Amino acid sequence: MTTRHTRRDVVEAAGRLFAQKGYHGTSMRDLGRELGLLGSSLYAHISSKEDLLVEVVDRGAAMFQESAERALSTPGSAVDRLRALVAGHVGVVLGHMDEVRTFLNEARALDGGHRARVLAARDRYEQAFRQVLAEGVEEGSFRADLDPKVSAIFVLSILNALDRWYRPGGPLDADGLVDALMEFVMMGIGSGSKE
Amino acid sequence: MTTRHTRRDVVEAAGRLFAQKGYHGTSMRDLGRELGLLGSSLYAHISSKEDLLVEVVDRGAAMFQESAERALSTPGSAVDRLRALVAGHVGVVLGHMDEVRTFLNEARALDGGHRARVLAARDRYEQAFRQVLAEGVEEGSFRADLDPKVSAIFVLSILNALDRWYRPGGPLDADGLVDALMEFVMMGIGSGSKE
DNA sequence: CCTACCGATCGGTAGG
DNA sequence: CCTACCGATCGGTAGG
Repeated sequence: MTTRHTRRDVVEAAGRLFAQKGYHGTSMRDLGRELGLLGSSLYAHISSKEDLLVEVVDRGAAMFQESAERALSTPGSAVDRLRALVAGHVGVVLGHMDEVRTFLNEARALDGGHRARVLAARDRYEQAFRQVLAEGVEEGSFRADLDPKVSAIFVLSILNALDRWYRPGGPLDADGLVDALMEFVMMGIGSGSKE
Repeated sequence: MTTRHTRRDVVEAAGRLFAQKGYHGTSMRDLGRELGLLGSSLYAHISSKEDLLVEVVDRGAAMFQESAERALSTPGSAVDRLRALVAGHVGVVLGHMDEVRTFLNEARALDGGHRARVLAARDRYEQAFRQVLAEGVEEGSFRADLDPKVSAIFVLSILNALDRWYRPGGPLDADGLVDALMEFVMMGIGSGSKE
């Protein structure tokens, strides 16, 4: 029984294709084919291709935002909150890879106003990391000479690259990934023999 | 005196636009406008749009390849070679940002054969990092329980994100950036007070 | 490097 | 959701 599609189906399929081939690399006819209908039929559900991108990207932004809020309200030390941020990020990436990839890579296809909103959302998210890093410095858990701004960027660089290599079902499960990330971020790779 | 353009000019301008708007987001007419001529006139210098992408991407691949080879032949400890890899990477990114961004982000627009070559080039480059990390473990400079494979990915994640945020002329110069990268990678952010 | 095109494909609409 | 389109733009060519 070939059910009819909902607007949600269309947005989801759009996320899949935008993540895979990019916004400009995806035609409305491609998207129709993905759902088993004609490109022109999509306009019964949505009003423009760019609206579709805005919606996918907004979903990605919202997920990271919620994850950060939850992590920031975690009680305990700054290390605990950093772990919560990292675990939350991993959860978002693994659970919604298409929206995440579109959010991270396709914002440049948006017009000025929408693009500015995405950049603002990314800034707020980065701010959460900066805050926790600064707390950890005061607390004594992180190195006193840390630059929270640069360190936040480095941590986020690792997190934002996850979609490029991590595949569920591989040797590393989600918990192992969080552990590996925290270990790397907290201790680095050095043996400490020269300090 | 409006000089005539060379094939190199066209490839360079293509790199600029592909990096900025993506391969599918750049039309041959866009590229012509960038150089002050018509889209159709470009075909006096090149034979197809995809050839242009292949050439830009190959340049990026070659630069990373050369940088890795130079770094691997650096005498001294594995830490010295890691620093050479990082400094070389920073040099490539700062010196050839357009090719780098196109190499990193636009490979998916290539057809199967060309895309496979790019992935192979990235693998070889990652291999250089893995090798140095493994050497450092044996040498005792890096933690004995290190997974060189995962650690190489983490280090490269930070390096490959540089083009997303680093701007020359900012508070951090190239040498300072290399120092910050090495410090983060070697020691992490933890104070070590709990180990 | 321009003029003058070509067929194909694009996002999108009217009407059912 | 399909039929039947629309004008605009796409990558690319012939000929100069």
